[in-house]
Parts: sequence; structure tokens; C-alpha cells
Amino acid sequence: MKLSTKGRYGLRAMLDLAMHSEDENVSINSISERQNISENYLEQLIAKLKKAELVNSTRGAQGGYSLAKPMEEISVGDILRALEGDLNPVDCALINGNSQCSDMDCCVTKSVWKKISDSINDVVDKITLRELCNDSKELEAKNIKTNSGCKL
Amino acid sequence: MKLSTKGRYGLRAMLDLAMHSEDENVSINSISERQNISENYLEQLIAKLKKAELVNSTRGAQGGYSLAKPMEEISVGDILRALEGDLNPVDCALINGNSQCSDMDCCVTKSVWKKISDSINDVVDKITLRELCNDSKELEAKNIKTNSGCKL
DNA sequence: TTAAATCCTAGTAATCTAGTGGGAATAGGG
DNA sequence: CCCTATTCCCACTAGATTACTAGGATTTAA
Repeated sequence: MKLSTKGRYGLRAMLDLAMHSEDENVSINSISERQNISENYLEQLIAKLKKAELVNSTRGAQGGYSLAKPMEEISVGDILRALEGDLNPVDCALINGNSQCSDMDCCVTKSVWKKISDSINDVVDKITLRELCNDSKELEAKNIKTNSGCKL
Repeated sequence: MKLSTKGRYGLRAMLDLAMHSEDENVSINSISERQNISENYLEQLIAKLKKAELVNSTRGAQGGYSLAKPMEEISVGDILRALEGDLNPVDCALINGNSQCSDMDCCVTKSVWKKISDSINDVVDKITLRELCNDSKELEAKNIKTNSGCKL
């Protein structure tokens, strides 16, 4: 029941992007250095974020990435689902929104999985990148170095 | 971000135990047959549940397992944590209750992980085995066969 | 033209999952 | 006392997944 590095690194990368892409494109290389994440691996994570239309890319020299939408329109849920797939604790048609599940009536435990799933999605959908970005700026203002080697 | 079969099978096993252990001990073999879970594997799951003092065991002939506490005192959270370890989405000292985390102030994303963690634990701690058992009995009364081959 | 960048695909070591297998210890019933 | 049903315990493993690494093709600003 753990988030993989995809989700963890990916959220940090998006936050980094949010913090630095206001005036110019941000290269993978620069995120990689600031966040201490392997360049090649980060590339793959950002590819997923691009596919989910959360970031834009510009190829060529002086190219890089930027947010595809305003920060307030990107939720942590959007980011995590793009990277991890759905956030449901079990793969189940009912929970994944398909009411045609043939076992719908017979699985008592499914109600449990659905409640967990709903609560996770509720939480992450309510947090926007804007909020995290503000938190981060606040810490910076206090001269606290953010993400000093911590990989979470 | 998935629950493993440990948690899924284990919860079903506990529910099965709750449903059948009121008058007598329940053998691994009988749970295994009803729930369609490998006997040897189930053994390992129940060992964890025993270690967490959620079930009692009696060795020898006519032996088997029973709940160590009344159903209303066993939460789904107790069961899942016994089987899966903590339910936190990341391993992090702060989230695991150790306020000595050296990165406490510098990780913006940690607030996200903590919120997810809290919401999961809240949900599963509020559901008791008694409730699931009642749900299950209700379905039985309606002559709906429970858990017909569904492994969730 | 060159260098900086994204884009794309394949490989891989290490770890984890979901089991399997077998045997020792225990206890109730005949 | 013996048999059988049962828990208990430990070692092994095929297959999947994770977290990368490697390298080359493509694009574009200067």
C-alpha cells in the first residue's frame, strides 16, 4: 500500500516546475539537479504527465517544460493518477466506476475498498498545486531550504 | 498504490472466521475451501493476525482459530495493518508518528502524504468486523451467495 | 552548423509478491 | 498408546514489478 517513486518524484517534479516555469521553460536537467532525481528516469515520469496534459513541452535548444494549466487547476490527484494509475486500493469494476460488476451484490469487502478509494481521491483532489506552491514559497521566505536530500 | 492479496485475502478470512467461529474453532482448511484461498498461504496470513492478537488458536485435533476479541472491537484497520504493515502511502518518520524527523520543515509534499495517510486510517478504523458481519448476514438472508469466486 | 534540448525504445539488477513444499509439534478420540 | 487432525515453522521459487540505465533519433534557437 505504498506510493511508488513515480508518484513521489513526480509530485516533487511538478512542484519544482510550478516554482520555476513562470517565466521560462524548465529543462529536465535542471529539475533533475534541484530535486536529485535521475535525469533519464525523470524523463519517463514527465512523459506521463505530458500524456495526461498536465505539462507542455518545447523541443530543441532553450526548450523544456511548463505547466499546461494554471496551478489552481491542477490537483495533486491529477498528478498522482497520471503517474500511478488509479488510486484505488484494489482493481475492481465496481470501484472503477463500472456499475456492471457481476459481483456487485456479493462482496461485502468491496464496500470497504470503495470507502478507502473515495477517501483517498477526495483528499488528493482537494489539494491544488497552487497550495503546495504557496507552502513552498512560505518556507523559502523563512530561509528554510526545501527538500534537502529528502526523497519523499 | 494497491493493497496486496495479504490484505484482501486476510480481510475475507477474518470475516469468514467471524461468521463461523461463534460456536466452534474454525480450521484453516475450511476457510481455505469456502474462500478459495490456498491453504498454505492462508496459514501465513493467519499467523500475522495471530501475532497481532486478533485471533486465538488451538492446536491439535478439533483445533482451529477463533476471534481473540468481540467483533465490535476489531476494526478493518486493525486487520489491514496487521497484514500489510502501516497503511501510509510513503515511509516517513513524520508520518509514522516520529516527530523527530529531520526533514520535518522542508518537505512540502509530506503534508500531502500525511493527509492521505490520515484519511485512509480514519476510514478503516471506523469500520468494525461486526458491521461487515451484519452486512454479510443480510445478504445471506436474501439468499445471495456471498463471495462467489470473487477474489476481492 | 552546432549544441541543447525533448522524444523514444530497449534492457536489466534487485526487490517483492504470491505462492509451494515439507516436516515438527500438539492434542482429542478410540 | 496410537492415529489423525490440526497448528506451527521455515525454506524455497517463478513471475512480476520497480527503479532505474543506455543510447540513439529528432527538433530547434542561436
